Amino acid sequence: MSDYKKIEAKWQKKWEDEKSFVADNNSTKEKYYYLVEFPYPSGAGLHVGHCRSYTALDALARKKRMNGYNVLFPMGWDAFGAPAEQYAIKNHIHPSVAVKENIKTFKGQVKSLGLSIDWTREFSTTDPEYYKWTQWQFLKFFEKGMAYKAKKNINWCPNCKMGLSNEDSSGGVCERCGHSVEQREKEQWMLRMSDYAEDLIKGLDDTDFQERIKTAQINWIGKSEGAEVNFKVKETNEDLVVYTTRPDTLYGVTFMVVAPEHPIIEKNKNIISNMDEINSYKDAAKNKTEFERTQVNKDKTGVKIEGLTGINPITKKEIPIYISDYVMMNYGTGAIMAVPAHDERDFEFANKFGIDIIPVIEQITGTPRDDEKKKNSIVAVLFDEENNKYLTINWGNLGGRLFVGGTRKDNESPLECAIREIKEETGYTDITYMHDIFPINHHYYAHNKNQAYEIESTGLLFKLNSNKKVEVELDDDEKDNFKVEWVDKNKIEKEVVDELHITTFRNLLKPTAYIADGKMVNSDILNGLTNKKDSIEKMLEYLEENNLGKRKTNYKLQDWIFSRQRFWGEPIPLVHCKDCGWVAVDDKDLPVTLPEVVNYEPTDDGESPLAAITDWVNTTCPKCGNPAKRETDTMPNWAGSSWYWLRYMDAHNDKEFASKDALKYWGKLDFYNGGMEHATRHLLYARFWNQFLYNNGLVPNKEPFKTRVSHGMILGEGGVKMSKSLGNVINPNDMIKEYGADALRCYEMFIGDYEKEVAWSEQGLNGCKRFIDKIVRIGDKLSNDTSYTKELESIIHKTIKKVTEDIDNMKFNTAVSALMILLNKYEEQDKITKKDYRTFLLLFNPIAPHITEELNEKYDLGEQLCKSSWPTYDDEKTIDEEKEIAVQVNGKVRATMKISINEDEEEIKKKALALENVINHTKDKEIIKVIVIKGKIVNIVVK
RNA sequence: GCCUGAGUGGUGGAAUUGGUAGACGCGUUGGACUCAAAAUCCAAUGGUAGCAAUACCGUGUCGGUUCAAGUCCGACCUCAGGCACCA
Repeated sequence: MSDYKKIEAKWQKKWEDEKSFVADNNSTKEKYYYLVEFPYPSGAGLHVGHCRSYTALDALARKKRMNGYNVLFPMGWDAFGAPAEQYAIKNHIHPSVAVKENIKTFKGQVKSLGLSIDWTREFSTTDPEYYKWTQWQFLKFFEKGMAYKAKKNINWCPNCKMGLSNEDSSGGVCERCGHSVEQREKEQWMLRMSDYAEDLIKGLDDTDFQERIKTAQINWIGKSEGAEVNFKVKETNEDLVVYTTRPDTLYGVTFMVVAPEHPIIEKNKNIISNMDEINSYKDAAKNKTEFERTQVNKDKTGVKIEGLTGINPITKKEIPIYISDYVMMNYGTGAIMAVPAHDERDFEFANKFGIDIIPVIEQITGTPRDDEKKKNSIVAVLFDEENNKYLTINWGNLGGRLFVGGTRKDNESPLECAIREIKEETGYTDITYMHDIFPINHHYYAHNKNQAYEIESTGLLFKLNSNKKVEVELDDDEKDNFKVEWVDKNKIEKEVVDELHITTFRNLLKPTAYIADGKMVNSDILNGLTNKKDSIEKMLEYLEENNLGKRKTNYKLQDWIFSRQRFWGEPIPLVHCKDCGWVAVDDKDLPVTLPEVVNYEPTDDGESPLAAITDWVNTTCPKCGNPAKRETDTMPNWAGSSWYWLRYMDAHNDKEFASKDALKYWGKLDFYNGGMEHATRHLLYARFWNQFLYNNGLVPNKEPFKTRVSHGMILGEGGVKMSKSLGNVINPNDMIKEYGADALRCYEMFIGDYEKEVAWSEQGLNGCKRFIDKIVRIGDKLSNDTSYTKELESIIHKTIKKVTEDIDNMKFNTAVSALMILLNKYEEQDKITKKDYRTFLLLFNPIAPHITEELNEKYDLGEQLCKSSWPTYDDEKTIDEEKEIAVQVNGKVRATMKISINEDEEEIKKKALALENVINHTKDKEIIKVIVIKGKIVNIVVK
């Protein structure tokens, strides 16, 4: 509707002219700082997904202003990095030109939404005035020894011709283009982010991030507490240190594994007798990508190192050493002690290579009691392959369905015992032993004997060969006690409830390592302990006392690879001098700007395009003045976004990245919205960067963000992802043209739970336009009254309360719904007052700012809404005098009735029992009790 | 495999934290207005049976706690996201 277009343009201009949303750095009001992650101004333009979070934060910001806060709600552009560069290469435009164009389009689109952004603080990360300070801050890292250059095996995308961080190459494919990633060795600038691992975990306590974001970060940092244990190599007497989180299982170590790259191999190549075999394994491992190597479901491979023998420091036992690629050189010490009984991977490896498995933890079932008698016993499962059934004994009331079980006689092995019991109880004799499982420590109480037992039970699996049977000799009364039955797996899972028997059955079918708590066995000093924590603690103390190892915490978080061999990034402001090494560019010479070049495409050899520009590369050493060369790598695109929220506080300061006063006044970012995909990357980098600045006295807060929220994605109609190839991409511009910005905003807020993904529906959008049309039409009903219409007073107060709370809690969908309900009530009236109408417009203003301002002005209802105060409500007026409540009989609703607020319980009871349909359901029955929950429900219990 | 979430009509989604399940919107059906269409307005709309009053069933599945369960507990299934040979 062109009317709406005109209205929108009018108000957008007015806000700009009147500087309505320019934040004041010198205000005495309380501050509040909202931010949406700044966008890449890509050529594709604005997406309806952008509109969702922009509108949401805009609504919050607008409401907060009406609540009397000094609100900062800025926006800028994250225009460095691969996306902008790829776009530029594709369209054969210089990145800086392309970026300028894209920003213009993008900004126009964003503006048409009518956001209350303070555009005076706008900047792009590609502005030299901005990246001057990115470079300046990088030099602080460099100064403090936090940046270093290292040869790194990096993830290389041959398609983008670019090195990628681990974060950018998860799953073994390039985040950007989907091409699979190769390994390449490169000298790279690194930031010591791993030094901050602990602080990054601890700092989360000072934030209000959603739990899912906190967990994602904690997982990513990957803290694990354990120990380094000094194993010895028998032949050379050197230490082979391993890292383990389970020192409690040390007695169960039956072999060791080192990573293929482990230096012990090269060091001892003269005494290792199978170096050829080992070298070819190493080569094979090297050629595998990180992704292939870290595939979980891959078969275990490895080679035994002939000529080196490990010695367990606790048991002094000699054990073999293997190399295998399931051990990583870059984590822990690159060597592990293997405990196949209690680690899945070691279990798999041991089974494949035929290595001993020694259990040191017994699974416990049942409940331990005092004064237990000890017994050894077996549980035998007999499998009939032909019919896919298992042999069970149905004891009926005496114990339900069980397998064959029994107590071992003196000197009887578990196998002998099992064969005997099967024969005695069921008669089957033609059976073959398959395998057994680790003993289980079971506790039970025999009521008939009035005695508690602790048994060590071995589970054994047999296969039935034929139905050959011997006669079972049973007493008459025994015969009636149980039935021998063949049943299938489903029935067993349902009917076998005895913990020992069902656990045995499951373990027999799927033998695995046992990793949970249990009773320590075969472990000398630990024997008898039943708690993992205690066992670990005891072993740690022992190791430390005897100098055999020490406590150690490890993190998965690696240092941040900070170089890119690309053109379109902030140049790393360092110079390499033959005599002085790496030297920082003087502050006065910042920014180091990008040269004007013709060819900005990346090179095949992986060098930055900058390296070819000799004029730019050749410079003088800032320290000694001799000829020197500039670093030609640039920063990753994460750099510019690692501190940008600080710049908004004082966006055009050319003396500092932001003044101390501004940093202090705006403080922490109160409310930060961004995609879930940035929960572990951008958000960690930004927190790390900020913590570093804080530790060096450059910012006043250690944690930069208070609250972090993520919006759900908007999918195409039908719930599929919007994509160009499917042709279901919705262009917000078209929607604004057709339905108006307010309708689009309203719909995106009404569409569903803000945090969940949701399917787009144009009909839904149309519904919101109808709602707005209705608001306009209802202006005809305006009377000159200046107080609330009496009939509407209660619902207006309720709606103010609801909308206030809902917007504060980001429950925009129910806020809009409450306004729809209120409008429906207005429609039922012949006339509504100016106050009725203005209150409605105020409440709807954060979501639909243009039309509400227009109507407010048209009917001369008062001051501009964005300059007015948020409406208040009277709690007393939100309480109903009369209420309809349900009357249940035995929990089923049989009638409803109206009660007034002060009616007492007896009266309500009486009224309820007199209701016709209640009588129908209570007559001929005894009324046991009547439950009255005031103002809610009556439930009559009858028999 | 582990860690988060989440499963409610034809559909997007509500449900005061244990108290009338399906608010509000969309769609659908019928009606009004109109020469007609659009727009607008009115009515109905979880399923089954019934003219109706009403009854039974119904929030992924199975079980439990409770006067009362979408909501709490236990087991499982499915989907989405994150992590993943990290010792």
